[in-house]
Amino acid sequence: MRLKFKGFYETSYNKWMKMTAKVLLEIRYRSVSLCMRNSEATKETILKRSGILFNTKGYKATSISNITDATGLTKGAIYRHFTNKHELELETLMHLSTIMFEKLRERIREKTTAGEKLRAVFKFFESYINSPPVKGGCPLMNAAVEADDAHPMLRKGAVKILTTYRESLLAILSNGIKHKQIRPEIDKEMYATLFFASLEGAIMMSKLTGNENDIKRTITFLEKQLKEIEV
Amino acid sequence: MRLKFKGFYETSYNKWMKMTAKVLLEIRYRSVSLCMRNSEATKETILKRSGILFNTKGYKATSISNITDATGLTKGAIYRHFTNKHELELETLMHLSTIMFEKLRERIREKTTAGEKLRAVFKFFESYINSPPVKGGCPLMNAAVEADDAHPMLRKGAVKILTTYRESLLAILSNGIKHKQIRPEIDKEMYATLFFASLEGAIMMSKLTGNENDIKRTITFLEKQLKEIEV
DNA sequence: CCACAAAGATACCGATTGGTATCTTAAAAG
DNA sequence: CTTTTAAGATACCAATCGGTATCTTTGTGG
Repeated sequence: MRLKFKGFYETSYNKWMKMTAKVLLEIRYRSVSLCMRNSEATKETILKRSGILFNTKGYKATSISNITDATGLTKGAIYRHFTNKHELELETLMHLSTIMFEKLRERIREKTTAGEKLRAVFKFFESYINSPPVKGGCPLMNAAVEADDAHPMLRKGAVKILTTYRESLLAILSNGIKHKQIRPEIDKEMYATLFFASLEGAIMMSKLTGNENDIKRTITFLEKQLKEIEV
Repeated sequence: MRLKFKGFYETSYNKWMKMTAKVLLEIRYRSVSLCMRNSEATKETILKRSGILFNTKGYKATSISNITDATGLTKGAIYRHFTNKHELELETLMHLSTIMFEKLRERIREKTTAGEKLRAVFKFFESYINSPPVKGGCPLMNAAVEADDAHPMLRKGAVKILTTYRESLLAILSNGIKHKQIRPEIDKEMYATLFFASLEGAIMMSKLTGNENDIKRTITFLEKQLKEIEV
């Protein structure tokens, strides 16, 4: 299991890096020996194409043949990089989330206050509908819904992603309180949950119906709510 | 396509009934001729068992063989009642949602004010985690996430369910305004969306992590929010 | 009691699934 | 150049998929 993605805000980012330090080290050692037919690059393309397929069609609904068609590679090539389909699914989920977190990180880095950062998070979720960062909706929600007891690895990965989201939001709120931008008496956990839950639910609704109404209404509400907890 | 389920609140219930009146009539005519080995009953058991399987394992992940195992019936029996798997999937989704709406209806019928009815809806979603009305989480969310462009029928069914949820919530709010229980100046559509989106997102989170924190926090917030729009 | 028709069981179909053993190719090292 | 070894292609596997044609069973009306 490869865990190299990071949260989208400083505190959780550091925690994440620390948590996966030894895994990253292991990866570095392995990639020192440059491969013959750039192995790392083909693995990247497999993950990229699989990401689109898994996130749009679903994990179970996407076959290895679908991936060979999409990549132009053969089964032999794919099974050299991943021991089985479950591992490919998990690594793809982590890859998708890495992309998501990086794009989110880009958006909030330039913002200076906690309020602005949170508003940027809201806008990021709004972009899911018209110009999605990754095709097929939220990778976390897709994995969470599909991962049952028969897919313990995928489920574990989804939990890790959710934790990272939550901790990143909490970090923004805590930092906002520290810098007198957010009221200190608020229930941070509640707001982190509210923000994430309503955004996830809203993109599910907007994606299903095919219009932006639900996500826009939700963001309108959240922005109003945010104003009330800003000092 | 069989559409016999109803919303959980009066106005939308009536609208629903009117909308599907002719379909219901057709069903009644068909069921007049009593079958030999109670056909309607076996269809009911197929839908019941399929409901559990589709909603826990997923639609694609559940095979006809899984259903024959669960029901004790054979493929011949199943394909006599449903022309293909897609139809079985759609009818099962509608069946699941009918159960959901009926249970919701039971809970809110006894309540007298709009506020109490909405609080009952919140509590209903809370019960998803510890004593779920149907196994496997919210049927709508499961179908919405799995239904892509390759499953247009399932998607259409999911849209219909979402519409029914939304209209039921709107009906409660409208009725609350009419009876001076809810402030008339509120944006009803926004609150209907907010309630449903945050509850759906929260049960996804709570189901994934396996604890009630997220759904409880969300309901705490929604109840506080509800108090602010009650007169 | 018998004939009829619907409900359900059985046996099969081609296609596809995830997975693997084996072979070929290509690039780096000496 | 040759050797070596990892990357990728090929060919195959048993199992399972959704679906169907055909047969048997069962309850009902005449």
